[in-house]
Amino acid sequence: MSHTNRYMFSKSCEYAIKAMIFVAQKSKEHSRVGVKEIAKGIDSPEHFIAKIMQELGRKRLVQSAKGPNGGFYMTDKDLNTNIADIVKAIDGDQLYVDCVLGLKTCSEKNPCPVHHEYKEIKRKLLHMLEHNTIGNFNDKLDSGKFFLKNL
Amino acid sequence: MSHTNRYMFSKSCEYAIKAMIFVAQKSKEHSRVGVKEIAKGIDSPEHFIAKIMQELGRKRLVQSAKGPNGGFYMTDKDLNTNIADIVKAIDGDQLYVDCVLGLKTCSEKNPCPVHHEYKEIKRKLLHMLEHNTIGNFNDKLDSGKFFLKNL
DNA sequence: TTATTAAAAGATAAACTTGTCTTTTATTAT
DNA sequence: ATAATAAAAGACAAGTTTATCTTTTAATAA
Repeated sequence: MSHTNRYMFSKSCEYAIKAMIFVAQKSKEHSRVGVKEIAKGIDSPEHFIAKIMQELGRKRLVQSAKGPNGGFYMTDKDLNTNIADIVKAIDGDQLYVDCVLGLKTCSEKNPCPVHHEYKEIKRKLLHMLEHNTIGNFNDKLDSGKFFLKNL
Repeated sequence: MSHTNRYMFSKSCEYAIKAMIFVAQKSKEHSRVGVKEIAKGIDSPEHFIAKIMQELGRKRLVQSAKGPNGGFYMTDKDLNTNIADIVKAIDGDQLYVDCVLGLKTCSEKNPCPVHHEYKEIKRKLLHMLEHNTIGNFNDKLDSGKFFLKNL
């Protein structure tokens, strides 16, 4: 046993968030980004991030174009996407909606022992995720004070 | 695609927390609980919770005795175990220690774009998990205002 | 129209988590 | 001592997530 490797988001979701930020950065200069470039840029397996980008495309969080000079890009509207949207698209929203103990019956009327306290955490987590948009990150990263890659 | 099934804790961890609470309840009456009873009580697969109880036993979060009248039980000291301890034993502490984007290099000096805000969430989450001990739950459940089982 | 480019889609495999079943070990009661 | 009980340990199988590779579709440029 002894797994010890549980993070807040799935690997797919981590990649998705990083990729969205990466594409946003490139979109500023009106250039499209291919999966190879994304994979290099965020340090992810190439074919795996390709699948994730497909999913994000289907869910309309990112735009794509085939053929020469094709690739992924974002419109100004896409920059309003927040992290909660991305998480919802990839991991679902159980994290900040459902019972932390996985109880289907847990509710205000029928609370599990941590229900009320976890409700507060969920609220703050959701607020944090919603309040950070992909557009915000552009500014943050541009400032040079924030980083994205595993060096 | 479309998995959408990511919770805060792993299934193993959810079971572990519920089982710990369940054993604590029974330990009050100085009775030991077998895996069958635990499995029924918390609505989990029998052989799977057996494995988890073994791990919790190895990590000394719960006591066990073999043979007739054997089973799992808790000492008064064990009742001071908090949820963070259980999560740490089963899922590890990445959730409230590491970078939410999985960046190994993320730190105060080299922060990812959500580092500072997530730090706050982590702090609150950890506080919540540490401040809820198994002993507390006894009282909560006894009050009849809180529930544990999927009905 | 044809060749080239790049995403979309599909198929497959490795790794990990979850779940089941069997055997072994230790303890208690007779 | 022996039988019965229950956890510990081990082996295995199903399900899910992560990762890789190949084929198809769509778009552009020549």
